[in-house]
Order: sequence, then C-alpha cells, then structure tokens
Amino acid sequence: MSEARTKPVALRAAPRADRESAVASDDKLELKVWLRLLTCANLIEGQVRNLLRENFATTLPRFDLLAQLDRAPDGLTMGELSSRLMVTNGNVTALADALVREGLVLREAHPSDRRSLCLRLSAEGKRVFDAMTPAHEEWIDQMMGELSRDELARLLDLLGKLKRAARRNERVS
Amino acid sequence: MSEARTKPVALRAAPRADRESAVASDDKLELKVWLRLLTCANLIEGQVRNLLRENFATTLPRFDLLAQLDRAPDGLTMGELSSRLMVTNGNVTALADALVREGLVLREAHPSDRRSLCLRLSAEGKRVFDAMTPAHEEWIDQMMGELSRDELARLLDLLGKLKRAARRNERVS
DNA sequence: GTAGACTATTTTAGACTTGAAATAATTGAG
DNA sequence: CTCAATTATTTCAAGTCTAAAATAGTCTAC
Repeated sequence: MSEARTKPVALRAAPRADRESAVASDDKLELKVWLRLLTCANLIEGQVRNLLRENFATTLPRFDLLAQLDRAPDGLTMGELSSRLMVTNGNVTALADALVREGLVLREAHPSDRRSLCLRLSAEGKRVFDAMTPAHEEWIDQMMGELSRDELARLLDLLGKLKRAARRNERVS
Repeated sequence: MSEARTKPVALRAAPRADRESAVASDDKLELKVWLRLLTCANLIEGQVRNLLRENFATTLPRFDLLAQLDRAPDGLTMGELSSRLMVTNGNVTALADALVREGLVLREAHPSDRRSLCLRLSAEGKRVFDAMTPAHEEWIDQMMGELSRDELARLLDLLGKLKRAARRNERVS
C-alpha cells in the first residue's frame, strides 16, 4: 500500500501467543468465543492504529470521531458522539477539544437546546477525512481478504445475534 | 448475581446507536463486519469491566494479567505476558508493578536468563483470582446465552479464520 | 575474547479512558 | 409559576496504553 517510510521498531513481542493460548480444549465454548473475539478486535485495531499513524499521522480515536461526524452532515451532539463511539462523555470532551483546536471540527450551539453542543466537520476536516477513507477501507478489505462473501455474511449475522444478546444482558446486569 | 450495592450513575448515553448506525446498507461488507465486531467487543468488555468493579473492586487489565499467570503455573516472563495480553512491554511493567505492590504477584529472577523476570501468582493472588473465575465465566455465559452450541461453534470457527487472516496481514503491512 | 547484533525490560512523555462529582439548562408536577 | 427531577456537558484524579529511547544481558562470528 505504501512503502513504510521509517521502519518501526518492534515494540511488541512476536504474536505467537495470545489470550487463548492456554485455554484447555475442553474449556467453555463461550469463553473461547469471547477470547477469540477480543483477539481479533485487538489484532485489527492494532494494525489500523499503526497504519493511521504511519500514513496519516493520526490516531484511531480521532479517526473514529471524524468518521461519525462525516456520516452525520447535520452534526451530532456530544451525547450522540459518546453513544456512537461507546466511550464516556468526558472522553469525547477531550477528544473533541483537540480536534476543534486543530481546526478539523466545528463546535456550534444547538439550535433548540442550550445545554447541547452541535459538532460538525469543518471544510478542512472533511478534506482530511476524505483523504483517509479509501485507504482505511482498503486496509480492512485486505485484513478480511481470505474470507469469502458467504463467510463474511454469516459472520455478520452471528455477530448481530451476539450484539443483540449482549445488549439485552446490559440492561439487567 | 449480586444486588447492585450502589446504583451507578449513568455515565454513558443509552446505547441505542453505535459505530454501525450510519453505515448505508450497501456499504462494504468487510467494513460492516469490522464495525460490528468492534461493537460486540466493546459491549462485552464494558460489561465485564463494570461487573469486575462492582463485584470485586478490580479492573479488567488486572484480571487479565492474573488470568494469564493462573494458566501458567511455572510463571511467565514480561515478554510472554506482553505478547499474550497484546499490549506493550511498558504497559505490562506498570500493571505488574501495581500487582506486585498489592501482593498478588511475585517477581522472581529468571533461572537461566538474567535479562528476564519471571512473574508468578502469589498464594494471595491465587486465592483472589479463584474467587473471581466462576463469576467471570458465568457473566460470559450469560452474555452469549442466546446463541446455540452450533452457532457458538460456527462463530468460533469463523473468528479463527479471521484471526489467521489478520495475523498473516500483520507481517506485511 | 570481543565487537556488533539481538533480545528483555524499563523509562519517559503524551494520549486516551474511566468513574464520579460538579455545573448548567430543561421539563414536568403541582 | 416554581421547585424537584432529569438531561447534557465538563471537570478532575487516577489508571491504562502507546511509541520511542535508554539500559542491560546474551549470542555469534570472527
């Protein structure tokens, strides 16, 4: 995709082992699914983070916030951002502060609710985000390249079931 | 499992929306799988974190580190821990420091390599971890309760494929 | 044996994230 | 209207995590 400009030093031990490594084969299926899910998420997230840093000198949380604003041309409140990014309000405050300071995001008063703020991509923010999107999508495609369309569809379906189950559980726990 | 002793204040907006919310239905399948995977991981991780705090006054990274040591009765080096937890060496240093200070983990010299340290659960650490394990497993079971054995097995299989694909991609990117 | 490459760990600065408390605006029951 | 409950956001302290540089021990090819 892009010849790595500066060879990054190996910071992490070679990933031969992970959380699953020592789970006996007769262990609970549920636990194994959870650990493997976590491994996959960490693995992909780590690569995306590295690629964002190497290619665009930015971080994943910033990219995620820009992505949400890009998909909401009418802007989002802090609360909506917090909900979509699944992080705390305080976290969004800090993240948005930085992006506003860098000129990528505009912070406006909410038209009808004076408690709320409305965040929106600036022209510069839109430009910067549009430059990153195709590369990001290509990275994800490549990481999943070995799964067929059918397998991807089945995975999406099963993860949907899991998501609904976990959400339902959320309310009671 | 345990009547929530102090009702925690709602810190996060109600999770009606998440990263997937605004992905058009004709968007790339790969991207949708990735976003949904991330949503599932965040959802489960968040609940486990809350439950660990409410029931055992501890955190997920600490629990994870103890879990790895519990599965390795002969102890692990810092590097092995870093690799299994998929975090940087520096992170493990800080985390292990805290657990050693709290008396849950022992830090010994490595028998043959003086560069390495060997971490191991203390008797107290073992006791504490053993008290948490059954609850933790039950939480995970409950969150996945709505998936059949077949669905779980299929999910495990597909995630295994994804994991291998992502690992392969890691080496070249 | 010794220089140079490699490996294991720590340190540092900075970014991210959380949970809880504080501030401020809105809503609704009377 | 008005006060209490609710909702939106910020602030704060502490913990987590990263990337890069520094420190220290090991190994290998002369």
